Amino acid sequence: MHATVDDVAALAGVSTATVSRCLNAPDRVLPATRKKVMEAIRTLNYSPNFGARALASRRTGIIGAVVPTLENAVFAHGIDAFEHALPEGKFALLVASYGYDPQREREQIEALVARGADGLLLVGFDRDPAIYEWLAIRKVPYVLAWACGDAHPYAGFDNVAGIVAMVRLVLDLGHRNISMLSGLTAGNDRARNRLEGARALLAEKGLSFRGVAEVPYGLENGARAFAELMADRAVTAVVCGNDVLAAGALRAAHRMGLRVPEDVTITGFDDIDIASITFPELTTVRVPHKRMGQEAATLLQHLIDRKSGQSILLPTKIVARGTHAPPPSYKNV
Amino acid sequence: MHATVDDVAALAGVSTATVSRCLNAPDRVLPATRKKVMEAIRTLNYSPNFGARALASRRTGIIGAVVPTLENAVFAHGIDAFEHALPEGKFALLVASYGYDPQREREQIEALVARGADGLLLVGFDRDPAIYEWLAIRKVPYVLAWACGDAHPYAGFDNVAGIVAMVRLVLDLGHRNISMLSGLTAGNDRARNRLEGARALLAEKGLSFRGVAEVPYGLENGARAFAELMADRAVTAVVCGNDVLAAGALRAAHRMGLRVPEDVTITGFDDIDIASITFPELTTVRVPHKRMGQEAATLLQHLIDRKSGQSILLPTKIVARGTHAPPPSYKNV
DNA sequence: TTTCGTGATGTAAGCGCTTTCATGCGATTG
DNA sequence: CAATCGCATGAAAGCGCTTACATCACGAAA
Repeated sequence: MHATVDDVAALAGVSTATVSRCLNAPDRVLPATRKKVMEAIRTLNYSPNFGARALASRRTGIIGAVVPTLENAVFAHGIDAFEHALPEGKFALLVASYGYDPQREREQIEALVARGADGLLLVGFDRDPAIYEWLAIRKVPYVLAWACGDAHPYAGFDNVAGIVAMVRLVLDLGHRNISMLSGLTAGNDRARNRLEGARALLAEKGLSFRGVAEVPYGLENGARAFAELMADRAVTAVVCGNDVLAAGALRAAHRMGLRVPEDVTITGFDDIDIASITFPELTTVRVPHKRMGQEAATLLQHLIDRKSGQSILLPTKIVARGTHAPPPSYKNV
Repeated sequence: MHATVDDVAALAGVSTATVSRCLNAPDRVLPATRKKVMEAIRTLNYSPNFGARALASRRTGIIGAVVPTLENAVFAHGIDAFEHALPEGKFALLVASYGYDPQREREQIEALVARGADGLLLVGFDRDPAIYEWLAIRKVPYVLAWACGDAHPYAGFDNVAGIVAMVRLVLDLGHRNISMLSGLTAGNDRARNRLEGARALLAEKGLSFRGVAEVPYGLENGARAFAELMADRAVTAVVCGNDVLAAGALRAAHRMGLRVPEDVTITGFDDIDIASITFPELTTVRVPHKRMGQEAATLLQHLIDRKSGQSILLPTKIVARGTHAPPPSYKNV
């Protein structure tokens, strides 16, 4: 049905090997020959068969990315940057999501590898060791993102450091009755590190959270949990595990007639778009999603090509906008 | 390096054909035989080679999606829904984005097809006819989304109807000095239909826009353009081509000291998350992104399997929230 | 002049799977 | 009881490409 190498070879008057070389290593072919071949390719409207190429070369040029969900802008942006950083034409991106379900993540990883992924981009470190072993056996290189650690190659940032900086800011403002609105921590090291990092810093100061809520990702969940957390009238600051939760909290605060930041301080994490749309704009922790996607792409390519590469730790940064202030004086004990 | 069909066949004491059947059409094999084979597969930790399978079966089980950008939540959500609706294990999703650059879109389409995509999900109708021809020659099925039309199979909605409903609402409120803040319309039928649809309705009423701004996607762009549009003091309503632009406009309004909706009405389009985070919450046009992703997946599978399928038109709906009101009385002429 | 070396090109052997067609066997039918 | 059919299975031919190895021509070195 379609032109094959043989057709091209015949038309160009060369062997199939030469045609193949023209496509994969043009400099190993005399310019004159190459020109003939390229012409034949064009007139036949030839394009190589993917399966055959993959079979023969043991490479697909496909990279898999397995993220919790694309609904979270954090991952959507990271993936977007990752894709842009992949050398055009050389690689394509297979995307799969698992809705924060570890079992499904495993299936997705296996599915992508079964589909011939040359390498994988994964989120965070937390997963069944069996998966890492399996990946090792199959010799599939991978890069972890949105976290850091030394057990595996990664391009990410330190969630603990990020939240610690934020909690320190809140403490420095004078808050002592702080609650945390965290994402679900089960099987999610990012959320867990943020929660535990904050908790550890408080402990260090001889303090602890007034309350802790752990809820699934989502605006409404954040709003609901915030309302519950604020049932404790002593609370003057709510540190949130991500911006969406914080935006939800902010909305709830408005509806409850609480002024932000006069009555209550609310902080986020990630600095996605919505952080600068809320009113007031959200004080949050900036994560270099874009840069991270790029670095992850670079690292993964190194791993695929040269089988080695340096992990990279990116810095996070406090973005102080409008949702933080000292605790209201009327709450001074 | 890895177990192959031959190994499995040998261990199970059957032929390779039987092994293949066990994997691809289990009911064409006696249960007893099947059990033996499955056991062999498990003990050998066998998994079929992707390239070989693709080569022999002329199918990859890979579906390609080519979207303008994943940074736009609209597409991220749609893709997410699309992916979820793909039968697990049977298909995987190859994602590519082109940053609204038609040339790059073409390349991405070709790249995905070259990578063996069995089908494609594309956004909108606007593209070089040569691309459609090329797709037809290659017999690659595709579904267009986020728009509708009868030239091609689609799962989408009517951008004109959506904007018309919104403009009608604004007119009904009494506004006569309306401006439009549109996304770039070049090579983007969604943006163009929204702009032209609105323009046509106004024309029908013997009116026209006070001003029209056409800017790239982005919060800041929306804010800047809004400020320019509002330099015309007569304007009482700004209809935006999408929610991000509207959110930017809203922010600009705050900064300019304009009250929304008392001083100016601002409307969006898409109803993405940010629409309900702004203050006040955005009046916008709801688009069934999730449902659309699902329907697109279903349709594309039909196209791939049975080579036929029905396009589907989904309804849009006005979501009246807090950014619309009658024009301020002090502007009555 | 002869001998190598070098680099371009050709030859042909797979890569691992799917699928068509043939085979054989037990059950059904007249 | 012979003829026929249905079904599970096997044999083997590719699918279209890459690549190790062989070959050949030509110029440099001896």
